[in-house]
Amino acid sequence: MSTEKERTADALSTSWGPDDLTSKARIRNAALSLFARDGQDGTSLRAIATEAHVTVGLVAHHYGTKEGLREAVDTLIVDLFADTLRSAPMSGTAREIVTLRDGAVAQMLAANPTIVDYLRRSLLTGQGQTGDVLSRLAVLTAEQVKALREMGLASTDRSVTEQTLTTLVRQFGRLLLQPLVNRIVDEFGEPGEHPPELVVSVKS
Amino acid sequence: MSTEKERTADALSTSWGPDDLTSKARIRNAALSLFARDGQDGTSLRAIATEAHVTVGLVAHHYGTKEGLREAVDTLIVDLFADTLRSAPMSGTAREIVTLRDGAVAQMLAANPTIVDYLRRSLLTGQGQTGDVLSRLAVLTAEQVKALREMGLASTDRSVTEQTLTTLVRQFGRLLLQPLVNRIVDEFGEPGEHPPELVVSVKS
DNA sequence: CGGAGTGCTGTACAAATGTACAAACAGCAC
DNA sequence: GTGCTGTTTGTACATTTGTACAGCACTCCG
Repeated sequence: MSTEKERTADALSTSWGPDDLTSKARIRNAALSLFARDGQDGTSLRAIATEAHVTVGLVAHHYGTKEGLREAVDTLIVDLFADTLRSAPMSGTAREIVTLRDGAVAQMLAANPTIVDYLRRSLLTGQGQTGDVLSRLAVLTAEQVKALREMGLASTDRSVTEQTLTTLVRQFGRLLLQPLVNRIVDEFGEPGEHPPELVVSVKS
Repeated sequence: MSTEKERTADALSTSWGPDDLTSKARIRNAALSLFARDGQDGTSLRAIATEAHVTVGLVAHHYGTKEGLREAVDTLIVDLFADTLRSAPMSGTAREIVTLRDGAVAQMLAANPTIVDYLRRSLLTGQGQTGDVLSRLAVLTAEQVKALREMGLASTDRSVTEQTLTTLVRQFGRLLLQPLVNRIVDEFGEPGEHPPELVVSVKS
C-alpha cells in the first residue's frame, strides 16, 4: 500500500487536527461524514465543500464528479479494512484466528462509527452494483477466506461462499441492525436504560 | 376502522387491476413502490405521477405536500399491520399466541415485499422523528404487548420495553438484514444456490 | 336549467443541484 | 526574473425539484 493510503487511513483513527490534512483529504472525509449522515443524494457538493472549508470548484477539481468522490470514499474504507486485517495476527488455531480477526474489525468499526453508518446506508442505497463498496468488501473477505484455507488455517467443511457470508454477517450484522434497537429504547426505555445486545448469525 | 381503510388495505393484498382503484389510491400505492425502491428523496413527485398515470397537479391536489403523501403511505402500512394483528387468533398458551401472531405478520410481510423495503429504508432515512412509521409501529406493538399482558396471555418476567423490542426484532430483524445475504450470494454463489436463513434475536 | 363542488390538467416559478470553466495564486525549477 | 505545474476561487448554466395556481370537465342536488 502506498504511503498516501496509510496517511489517509491514519487521518481517521488518529487525532490530527483538520488543519494538518490536505484539502483533498478534508473533502473526502467531509464526504464520508455527510454521506453517512444524510445519504449521497441528500448531501450536496456545496454542503461537502462548506464542511471541508473549501469552495465547490475545488471539489470538482479533485474528484471530478460526485461519483468520483464516492469511489474515493469507498476506497478509503476498503483500504482501512484491508489494513486492519493485515495487521491482525495469524497464529493459533483456526478458531482463535477467526476470533482475533473479528475482534480487530470490531475494534476498528467501533473507533469509526461513521463508517458503520456509511456501510449501513450503502447496503440499502446501493443497487448491488459491482464496484460498490459492499461488493469490494465482499471480494476482500472472500480472498481472505481463500488465503486462510490454503494455509490450512480455516475449516473447509463449508463452501467458500457460505464461509464468506458467515464472516460478513458476523462482522456487520449486529452493527447494521443496531439502529432499530436504539430507536425502540429511545422511545420507550427509561433514561439510562442500556440497549440489550443483538445476536445475528446464519443458520447452518 | 373506516371502510376506506379496508378498501385501501385490500388494494395491496388482493389482485385488483389498477383501473379499479381511485386515482388517489393509485398515487399512494405508486408512492409506496417508488419510496421503497429509490427512497423518498430519490423519487420526484413527477415520477410518482407518471407511475400512477396522473399529472403532478393531482398529486398535490390530493396530498398537499410530499410530507402529506409520506404520512398517507405510513398510515396505510400501520393500518395493514393493525388489521393483521387483529385478525390473528388469540387462543392457546402464551407461547402459541406469540407464534401465531408472528406468523401472521411474517405472512403479511412476505406477501408485500414492497412494505419491507419501505420499512428498511425508513429505519435509516428517518431520523427517529416521532410520527415516523417505525415509531407508530413501535407504539402499536407496545400497546399489543400491554394488552396481552393484561389478559394474562404474555409473560411478565421482562420489562415491557424489552418485550416490545424483542417482538419487533423478531418480526423485522431478519427481513431488514436479508439484502446483505442476498448480495453476497448473488456475487459469489452458484446460480440456483439458495441463500441460507438468518437468525436474529436479542440476547436475554 | 343552474350552480356548486370536485376531480383533474397544464403551466409557471423560485430554489437547489451537478457540472464546466476562466482566472487568480503559490511554489519551484531554471 | 520567467515559465510551469498544481491548487483554489468565483461564477455561470442547464436541469430538476417541490409547490402554487388558474381553468376545464363532470356530477349531483335544488
